[in-house]
Amino acid sequence: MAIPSSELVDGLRRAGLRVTKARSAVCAVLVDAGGNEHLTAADVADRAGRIDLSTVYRTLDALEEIGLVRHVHLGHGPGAYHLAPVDDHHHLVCDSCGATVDVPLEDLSESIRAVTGPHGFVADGAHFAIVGRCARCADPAGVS
Amino acid sequence: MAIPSSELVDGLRRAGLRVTKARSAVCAVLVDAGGNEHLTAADVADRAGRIDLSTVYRTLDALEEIGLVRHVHLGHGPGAYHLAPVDDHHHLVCDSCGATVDVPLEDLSESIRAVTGPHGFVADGAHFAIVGRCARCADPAGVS
DNA sequence: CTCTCTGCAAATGCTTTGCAAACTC
DNA sequence: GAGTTTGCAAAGCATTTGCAGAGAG
Repeated sequence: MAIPSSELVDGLRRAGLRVTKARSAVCAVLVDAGGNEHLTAADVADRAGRIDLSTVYRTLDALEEIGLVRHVHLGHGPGAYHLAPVDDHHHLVCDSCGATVDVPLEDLSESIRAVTGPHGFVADGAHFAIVGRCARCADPAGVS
Repeated sequence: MAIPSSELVDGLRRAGLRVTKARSAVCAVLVDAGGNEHLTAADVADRAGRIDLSTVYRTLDALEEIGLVRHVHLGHGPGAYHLAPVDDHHHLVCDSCGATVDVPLEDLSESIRAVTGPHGFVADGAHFAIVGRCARCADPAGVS
């Protein structure tokens, strides 16, 4: 476990927020999922035990404001939350089946900078999704 | 006007769907907005006259299924609809103020292919947003 | 003890659905 | 005339908010 749950909890304390049972549980779930798994608020609530959804939203909000958590809207469904990752990555989202694949920044970020720069636009590396079709959905013949 | 409203209407007919007053109105609004303006369902309903929102949704759905219309979820708010553009472009969405900028594909699509290809993922050029901060929000000092 | 946080319940905003009447082909 | 569409109303999700009581510092 690279990131101890206490790192998030410490973040809360440092921000002058109170460390409660509900918040600890949410932090634990997030750390457990790591920076790669995308959880909806409902997922977090499920895994955290009997914590009210609204509390989960409020906690995720708080953590995001501190900068320890991010959330993305991948496609149509509910938003997905995960730890603010050290290794930024992009999300490939399948429009058909909803599968998501993470890819590292690599030279894509360079191209993005090239495209966005002229507009004075600063891209947020991680909060960004490429929509399309995953291998399975793009080539149904390969499976069936 | 490069794209006559009849092109959409014809598409409906060709798909075996009926051409009604409501659908014609929605088509007219879309064509009028062009491929670059992003309209919410509510926007379309507003401009179309007294057409029920649910009907607008159903019509947009139908047009999207035919492939004449696309919709994106830019950030958090409602989804945005527009004609399926001939000149694909990416959307830059400002996380702060919600402003959107369109940029042409250019070499970005090449890089995207390079990143997604190894995963068997086929990216949909237009249905895809880069989130970040626009010039104004990224550099408040420049304005104040 | 004070002030923040929680849980509950109800409200909100976007989108979808059921159904009888209206309209297209 | 047959069958699709419409408008209305109500339901459905995801998310937010108000408030009184519980808990943290």
